[in-house]
Amino acid sequence: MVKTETPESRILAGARQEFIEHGLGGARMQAIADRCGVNKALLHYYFRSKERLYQAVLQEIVQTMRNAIDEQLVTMNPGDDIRTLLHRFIAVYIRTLRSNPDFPRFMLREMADGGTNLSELIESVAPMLKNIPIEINRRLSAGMESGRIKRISPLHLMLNILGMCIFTFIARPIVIEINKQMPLGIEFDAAFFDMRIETILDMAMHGIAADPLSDKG
Amino acid sequence: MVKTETPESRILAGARQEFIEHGLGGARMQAIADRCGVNKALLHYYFRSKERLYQAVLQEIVQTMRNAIDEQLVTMNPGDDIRTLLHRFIAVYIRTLRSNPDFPRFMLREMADGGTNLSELIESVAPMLKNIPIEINRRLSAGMESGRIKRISPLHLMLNILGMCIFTFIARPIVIEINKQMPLGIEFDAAFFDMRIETILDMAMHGIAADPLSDKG
DNA sequence: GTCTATAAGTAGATAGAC
DNA sequence: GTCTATCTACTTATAGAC
Repeated sequence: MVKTETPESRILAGARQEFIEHGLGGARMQAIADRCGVNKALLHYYFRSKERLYQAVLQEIVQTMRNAIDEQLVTMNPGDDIRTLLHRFIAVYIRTLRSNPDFPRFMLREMADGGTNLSELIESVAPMLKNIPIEINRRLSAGMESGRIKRISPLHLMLNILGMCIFTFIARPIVIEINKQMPLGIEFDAAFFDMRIETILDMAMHGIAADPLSDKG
Repeated sequence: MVKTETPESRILAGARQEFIEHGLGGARMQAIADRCGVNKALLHYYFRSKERLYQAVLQEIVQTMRNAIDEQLVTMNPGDDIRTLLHRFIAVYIRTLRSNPDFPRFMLREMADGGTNLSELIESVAPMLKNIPIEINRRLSAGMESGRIKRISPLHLMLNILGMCIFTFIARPIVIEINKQMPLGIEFDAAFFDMRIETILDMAMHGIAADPLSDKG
């Protein structure tokens, strides 16, 4: 297919940007039309209404996210140990979100709006939220039996790991704002995200290891 | 003061709810009026415009947050060790956000909207974002010198700790949604938040301790 | 201070020419 | 398929009675 610049695709691209920046309620059909240099009436010709256009954008993002996850998950091996599993889990999260920066913003907005479409978004990342944690929990249980892993609530562990991963992207505008108020020289480049993966993995592994340390310090 | 139910306060309360649920753009003046059982025109009588009403709500929330933080910070002692400092930092975050659940939602929405008022919100939590991290960094540096604490980027450590704390509240609607799709029996009660503080502190402490462990496993 | 009625403006959506 | 012009509904804001 040589003709990738169909009116539909241009409209979808413009709509995605507008919806990201202003949300469903705040987005303006006129603004979307202006972004892609077409007439406002054409938006209604291709997509019946604003609501349907939003749904189309959402579907596209969900599909992209799902594909990215599936692509990463084939590298999972049932025989992997807990460290390898956690490393993959964290890397999938960081890399996928990094490649799809629209996704966190849509999630944020949907959550702030009360999450009418939240259910659909969650289903799109369900493989990450279910299959992998199940595998991780299996290793955790085995490790707890043998005493090499401390007793820890899987829910809290998941909240901790997901929090460290996702907050990386949520904090982006905050960190940029802080950088303005007191410069720290922070760059959101490849090295930063690789370091993020290593740091999170390291903290998670030490957090679950059975306790050979003194707690006083 | 016996009369706490002034029209202003009732309008502010109703407006806060409406703005939380629908954001500045999505909120409706009529809906705010209905919430507090007053006439729509009265909103403009007390607060000149929708924009000013929103600013008033934001100011109120920022002030509440600032007071809550200041109240907690007086318990900080310059002589405290790193563990005590981290514990206070985490506890302040969890407890303050728990007592002010409106704050995370406003933060979420402001971030999603690109953060026009983000600067103001960040300034309101500046004491937590500056003073305490400075103290923590001082202890970290000392610990690294003596070899009891591993070399770790303070930025990444802060992202990890803040992520674990804040994600607790961000994930709330997600966890509730997941609980519907596959019941896990999760309750956001006092015990849960206390456990959260302990888990996060434990993971942070083990994450920064110098490495006496084998990484294989 | 609080209400009713209405003005002024803007949004999404459509009709119809080309 | 793409445009211009317009309709209808809704929203903020105000004027003015009480």
